[in-house]
Amino acid sequence: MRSAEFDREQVLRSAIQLFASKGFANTSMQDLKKATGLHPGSIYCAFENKQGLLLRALEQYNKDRSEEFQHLFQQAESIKAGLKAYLDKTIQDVTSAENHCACLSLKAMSEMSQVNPVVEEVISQNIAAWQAWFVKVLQSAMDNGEIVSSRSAEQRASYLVMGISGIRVFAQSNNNNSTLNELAEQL
Amino acid sequence: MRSAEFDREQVLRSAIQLFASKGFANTSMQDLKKATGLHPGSIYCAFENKQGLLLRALEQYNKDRSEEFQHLFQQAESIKAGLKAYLDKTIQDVTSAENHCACLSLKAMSEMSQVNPVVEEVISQNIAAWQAWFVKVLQSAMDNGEIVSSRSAEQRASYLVMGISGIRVFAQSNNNNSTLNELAEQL
DNA sequence: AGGCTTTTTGAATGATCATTCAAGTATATT
DNA sequence: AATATACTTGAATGATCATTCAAAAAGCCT
Repeated sequence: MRSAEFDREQVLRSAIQLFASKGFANTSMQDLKKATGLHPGSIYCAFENKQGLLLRALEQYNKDRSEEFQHLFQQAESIKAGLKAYLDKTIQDVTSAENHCACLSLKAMSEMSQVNPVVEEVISQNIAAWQAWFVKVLQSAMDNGEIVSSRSAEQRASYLVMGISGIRVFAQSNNNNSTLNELAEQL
Repeated sequence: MRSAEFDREQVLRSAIQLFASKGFANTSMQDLKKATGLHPGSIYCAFENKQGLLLRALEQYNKDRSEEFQHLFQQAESIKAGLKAYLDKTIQDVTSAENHCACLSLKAMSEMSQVNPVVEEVISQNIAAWQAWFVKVLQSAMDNGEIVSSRSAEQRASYLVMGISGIRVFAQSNNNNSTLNELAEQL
């Protein structure tokens, strides 16, 4: 048996970058070949087809974001500080001139909603997982009294997910650093 | 001179529906032919090309939304009541089972950002206009004392646009009526 | 070392796409 | 009524797309 020559994570991260910036439909196999270095046949051998590659990319993306999330909150001095760091990172993500980095989950959801139920379902689960990370940290902050609120951790987490999604969308049309910071502050 | 046989607004509204639900790239000229009743040649005669049709559709969409906005606030008893009615309408929009109506501006922005600067610029202007409508009503509410706030009308309008965008995105993955209503409430 | 299995290669395939075009047709103006 | 002008028709065009495939190459196991 022969083993694959390429680094799977590296290929997936190239695909993530491409899909997140150009979208799924606007990314051709030629683009993917150029970005990953894999010939079309290899991509089909490893991921079945273009949609399969997207599904694996979404999986990898969620895994990367999860690790980033845990790391951010582990090294923060408090939950509140962690939340602030998370929002700062998001804004940095969105305003960085070279990158203009979009969230793959949100971008793909916008494209696949009402078009591709299979992918849509996977993304819904990813976003639900994202929200669950917030629930976890919020709940622990409410348990130890750092945060006092009449709303449940679930409610506050929904609001955060909504707000961060809103900021990412908002930044696409109005990429003004101070406005974005005020929005994050207000969240 | 011969005059056009079709109703321009009706054609544009069909295009709006199609572009908003399937996206631009995933909408083929055949889809457009089926939905509008116009043969490809007629579409090219009237709108130059597919992108031209999108630009006109975006124009029409903004006009329609503007009229809807003005009408909603005219018949509301107060600015606050108008805002509440607007949020209710948005949630109804997003949760209605048959329709699942997306906002063309937001959907197209997500698709065109970093891909098509011409269209991107037009959408940015549309969203800025949308925000300006909010500034106007918020400013008048702050002038007559109905709303008291330490933040400017511009800041509050940004926050509304961000929040409504966020709700629309959020609804794509979690279409739960009570959750969405809580989010709107909290805004 | 040899054979089994999988990956890699890259050209070929067929479908679908936006767009064009020439011929036909209807309306407005004179 | 005649003419000019612009719209409609729908097949044709060429490009691009995702996908397939057969041959070649390479790692793994006995």
